[in-house]
Amino acid sequence: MTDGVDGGLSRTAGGCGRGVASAAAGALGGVNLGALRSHNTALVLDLLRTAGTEGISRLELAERTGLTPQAVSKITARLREEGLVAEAGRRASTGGKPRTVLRLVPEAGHAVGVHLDRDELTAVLCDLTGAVVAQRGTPLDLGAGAETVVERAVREVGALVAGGGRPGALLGVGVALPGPLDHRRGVLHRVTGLPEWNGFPLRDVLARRLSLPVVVDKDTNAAALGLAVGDEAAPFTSFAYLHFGAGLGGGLVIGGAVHRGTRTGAGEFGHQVVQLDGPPCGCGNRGCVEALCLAAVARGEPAEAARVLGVAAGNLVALLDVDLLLLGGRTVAAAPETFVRGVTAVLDERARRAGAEAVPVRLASGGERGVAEGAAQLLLAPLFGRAEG
Amino acid sequence: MTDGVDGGLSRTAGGCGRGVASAAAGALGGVNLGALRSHNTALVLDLLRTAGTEGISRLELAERTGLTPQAVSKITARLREEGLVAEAGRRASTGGKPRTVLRLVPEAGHAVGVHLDRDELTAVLCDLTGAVVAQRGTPLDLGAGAETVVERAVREVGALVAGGGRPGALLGVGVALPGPLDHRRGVLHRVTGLPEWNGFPLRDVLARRLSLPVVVDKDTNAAALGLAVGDEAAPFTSFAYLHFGAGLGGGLVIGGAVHRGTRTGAGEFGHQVVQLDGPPCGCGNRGCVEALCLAAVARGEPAEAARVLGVAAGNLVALLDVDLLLLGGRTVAAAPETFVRGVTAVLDERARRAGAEAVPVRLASGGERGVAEGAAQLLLAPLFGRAEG
DNA sequence: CTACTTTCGCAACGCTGTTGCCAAAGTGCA
DNA sequence: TGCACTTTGGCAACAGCGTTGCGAAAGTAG
Repeated sequence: MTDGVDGGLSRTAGGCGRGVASAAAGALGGVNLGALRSHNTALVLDLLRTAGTEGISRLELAERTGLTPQAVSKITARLREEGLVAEAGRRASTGGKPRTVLRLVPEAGHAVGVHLDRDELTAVLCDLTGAVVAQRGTPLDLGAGAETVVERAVREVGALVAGGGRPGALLGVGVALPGPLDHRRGVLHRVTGLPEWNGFPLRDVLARRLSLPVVVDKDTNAAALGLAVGDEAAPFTSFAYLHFGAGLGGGLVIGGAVHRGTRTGAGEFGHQVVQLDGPPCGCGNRGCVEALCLAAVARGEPAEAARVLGVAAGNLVALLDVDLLLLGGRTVAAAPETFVRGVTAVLDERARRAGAEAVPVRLASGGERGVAEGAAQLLLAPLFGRAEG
Repeated sequence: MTDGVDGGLSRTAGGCGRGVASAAAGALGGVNLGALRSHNTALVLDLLRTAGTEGISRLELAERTGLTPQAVSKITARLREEGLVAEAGRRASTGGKPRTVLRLVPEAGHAVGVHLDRDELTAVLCDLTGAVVAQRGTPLDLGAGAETVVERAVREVGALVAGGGRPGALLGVGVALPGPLDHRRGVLHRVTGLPEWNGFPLRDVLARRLSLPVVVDKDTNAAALGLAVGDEAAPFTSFAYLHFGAGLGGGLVIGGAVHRGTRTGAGEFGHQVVQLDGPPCGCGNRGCVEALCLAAVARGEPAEAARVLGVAAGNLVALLDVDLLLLGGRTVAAAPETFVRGVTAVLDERARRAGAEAVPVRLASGGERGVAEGAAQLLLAPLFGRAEG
């Protein structure tokens, strides 16, 4: 019952395994002392992570968390004992004893992130800070059947982990892939165009094969999580990530946490209808943004695609009142300025009419590796109190 | 510093006044023992509120919260001492000592809700359970100038409160009104069409005049909060409320809490663009749902209005993955079946194509008083741990 | 009447963050 | 060089939270 014996990492990892003593059991909401400790510890770890190599002092931690300095001292003392935190020099004095700088020990834990895309597999090994310490990639046909794909994934993850005798704990494996799925149970629905995946319990199968905790999520959600945890969206905590590659999708981050909705369906952006009775889309609807934007790109009119994307993005911003819009994906990367400017123009115009300030639009620099990194964050983020939306 | 001395209600009311000891001070996130107690107390109160007159036993409370029975006993003992909770009979025995049923004491506290609409003012006095115990209404011209409107509101609230010598504490006044505003600071932006309200610090002015805590929010948010707290949305905790009256607006509830966004702008549904380069709307955009739906209604084609509404609602459901759609407002009330069926049809079709289950569509029975009741909940809800989204 | 089940409070406990106090480690000035 | 002052941060005692062990209370079943 007590959770003090097992060393460090597993304690606050509420996302995958057993989680904290009793409070995390379901959405009950009752908070006991164990949960309180986990929460405050996660908060401190998150600030340490955000501080990066620069580090942060105990007193700053106290100010930022609202806890007393003494409470922070106790928490950091525990973390130092567990090897998650180390002292890293001291700041310049301001007339008294200089502050001791603390920093997260990156090697204290690792997580694997796997991106199963339609035509390739990317796997990364990340340390506690989210930095990639090893990477592998291989072509893959997601339609080649579950057994083949699982086999390949197991092999890649194995090779990645075997690479070096790392001291820290291996927290688990995060897997990101397209198509509707249930991230809570880790079961796939019908991955678009690949009916053989329907109902496949990917999480449990992989967890058994790897003997590691596994978390499964949509690719766009993973990408959004990666951006939320990184400093890409700073200083904002609510934003939308729009991914325009072979298709058009989105991920929502609200209050620093990914909003997945009840059925992991949230962020379904590509099939937002912006033209009543418009041209038919592959999904069966008419006038979807994805269809319109793809058509415009195919016609060689990226500016028009950007304008349409801007209209749909404007709808999203108006509906959710987020702070920021991040754009990414291959198609955007092909003409980044066109898309950022085009979307910005629509949003600016709309904000101007409403008498409000426009929401900034930025390019998500993540690149192709971003989804895999975000997948690793599915295991890392819970340590820092960024579990669910 | 200790918060044990002041009796009961003010302690957990984190939404308006000073809030709990230290944890509520900003979005710091550090949780101390006082905050933990408040949280668990609020949780218990919420379950008691939900149980209504039927009541709930200590052991059920323990099961539902995840706390131990003994912890629940301590919490309820405090609440009974403070007069918020009372014993109310006992259940049938299941072979041993029968469970004692507890219930919330409705008269232990009250809150006023004021709905400032464009042409009328509705004010209600609600008890702890949210039930209306007194009501007043008067015609009002929201464009008659700030001083006049404030004066009228003060008089109405005064008359409502003076009505009876109620024993319980008066928690404060919630005010709901249209147009963009900042609910955190209680300052209005430009209420649509009424520029003289621009920048008016309604919350502080009213709080000073009434010597009561005041909370200000958008009318649609208040309505959504009222629905979230009532049993209208049960058993779902994430839903969208679409209000189609003189205009078209929305309120979002995610995980039981109202999602307001960073600038209280979330839920802006009327000006979602669903027809690229469609007919111009008063807001300056083209092809807004509101414009299209209003035009259809004006043409005497409510079914077409329902279809368009359904398309926009489908976008919302796809984007947020909520559990439920609630429809309300005068225009809907004029042809309820047409709208519920029309919207349902669009959602069903879309869900069928996606191979998912359709989100249910219901009529929000709130009626015209719903917004005022929701406004009162702006003060009541924080007691039950339903503060922010 | 006895045995059993179930509810629920009392008392002791472990753990949390908090408070009071003091040592440590600097700066600034005489 | 030495002293006063400022600031950091640990030690110890403390109050308050939920938890555990146990027993009284209040029913049912035979």
